[in-house]
Amino acid sequence: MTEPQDRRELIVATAAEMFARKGIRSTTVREIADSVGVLSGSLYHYFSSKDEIVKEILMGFLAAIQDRYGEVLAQGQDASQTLRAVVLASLRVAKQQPDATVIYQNELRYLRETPQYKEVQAAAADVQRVWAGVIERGVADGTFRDDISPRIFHRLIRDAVWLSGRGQHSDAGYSTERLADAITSIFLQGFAARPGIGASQSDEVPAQTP
Amino acid sequence: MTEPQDRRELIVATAAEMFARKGIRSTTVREIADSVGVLSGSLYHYFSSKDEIVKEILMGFLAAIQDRYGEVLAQGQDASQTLRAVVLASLRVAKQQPDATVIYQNELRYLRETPQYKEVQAAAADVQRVWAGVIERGVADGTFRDDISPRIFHRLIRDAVWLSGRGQHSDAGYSTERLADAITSIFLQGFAARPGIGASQSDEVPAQTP
DNA sequence: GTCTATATTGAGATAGAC
DNA sequence: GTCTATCTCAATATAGAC
Repeated sequence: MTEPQDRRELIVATAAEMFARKGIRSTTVREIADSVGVLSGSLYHYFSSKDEIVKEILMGFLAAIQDRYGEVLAQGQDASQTLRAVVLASLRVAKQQPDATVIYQNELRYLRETPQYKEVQAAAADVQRVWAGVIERGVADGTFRDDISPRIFHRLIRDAVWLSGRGQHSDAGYSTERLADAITSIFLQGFAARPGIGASQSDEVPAQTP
Repeated sequence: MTEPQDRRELIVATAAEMFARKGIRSTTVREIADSVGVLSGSLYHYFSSKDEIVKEILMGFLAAIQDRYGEVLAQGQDASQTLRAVVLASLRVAKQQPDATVIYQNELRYLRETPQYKEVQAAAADVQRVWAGVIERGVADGTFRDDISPRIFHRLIRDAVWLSGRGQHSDAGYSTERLADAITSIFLQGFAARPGIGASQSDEVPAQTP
C-alpha cells in the first residue's frame, strides 16, 4: 500500500495491517482507532460500519487482480505462457497488497458467513474463472496432463500461489519473479503431458494401495 | 468421527462439525448446546470452557497424525516412497477426521493468538518436522531438485495436502488413494531432479522477467 | 471532523435449584 | 446431569456537544 494521503486512506491501511495480522473478528474498531490516533467514534464519520472497511480493502484487491488478468488474457499467448503470466500477475498483486492478500486467504470463511459480501463474492468468482479457463484450455490442447482432474490441478496451483502471500516473510530472499518461476516450474513440469501417458490409457491415475 | 457413545463425545463431535462449517469464533456455546439438545449451562458440566472443546478436537487430530507418521518412518523407505506414504497417511487422517482437518487449516490464526494453545502448537510443530525431514533427505540424496528452496517445496506440498480437506466435497469421486496418487504424482514429477539441471549450474531458478 | 458518553447487543461463564 | 436465571464483559454503533 502506498503512503496514505488522507485520513480515510490511513484508516483503511491501518485496518488492513491489523486484519491481516490478527484477523478481522479479533481486531476491534477501538484498536484500529487507537492505531490511527483517533477515538473509535470518529471512524464512523468515514465508514458506516467495520464491514465497510473490510469491503473497501477487498474490492481494491480484487479489482487490481482483474486489471492484471485482463492484460494477460489480451496477449493471447498459449496455455503454458498464460498460466505463467497469471501466476506472475497474482504474485505481483500479492506483493503490492500483502495485507489484502492475507486477509483474502484467511477470512474466506468470515466473508462467506457475512451476508453483505455478495459483491466481494462475485468479484472473487470472476477471478476463479480466469484460472479455470487457462487450465481447461491447456488440458484440451494437450499441453497439460489429462490423467488428473483439472479441478484438482486448479485447486493446487491456485492455493500454492495465494498462500505464498501468507509465507512472504519466510521466503525472504525469493523475489516475486523467482517465486513465480519456482511455482510455475514445479507445476508446469508436474502437470506437463508426457508422451504415451494419459489419453491413450485410462483417463485417471489408477488407484494404488501400498 | 465414529458414532458418539456418550454425551461428552456427542458434544465434541457436534462442536467439531460446527467449528468446521462456521468457524470457532462464530459458533456460540449456545448453538452447540442447541444442536446437542441441552442448554448452554449444561456444557460446563463436561468442559470448563469453549476452548477446552477445541483443544480436545485438535489434540485428537494431531495424535492420529503422529501415530501414522511414526509407522511410516519406521518402514525406512527412500525419500520418494516416504513422501508418498506421508501424503497418503495425511489424507487418511483427513478423511477420518474431516472436521478437525478443516478447523486446523482455517483457524491457525485463532490458535496462535490464543495463549493457552501451547500444547497444540507443540504437537503441530512435531508434525511439520516430519515433512521437512523427508524433503531435506530427498534433496540431499539427489532425488529432488536442488534448484528450488526446500522451504518452498515443503510449503507447497504441505498446503496441497491439508487443503484437500477443505475441498473434499468438490473432489467427489476422487478416493483418498486416488487423490494421494494425484498429488504425489504431480509433485514428484514436478520436483524430480532432472539430469544435467540443478547442482551443475546455478543453485536457484534464474530470475526471468517476461 | 473529532470528542465524550452511552446505548445495545451478544457471548462466555457461573450459582444454585431440581 | 440438566435447567433456570443471571452476571460480566467486551464490542459495535449512536447521539450530540465542541
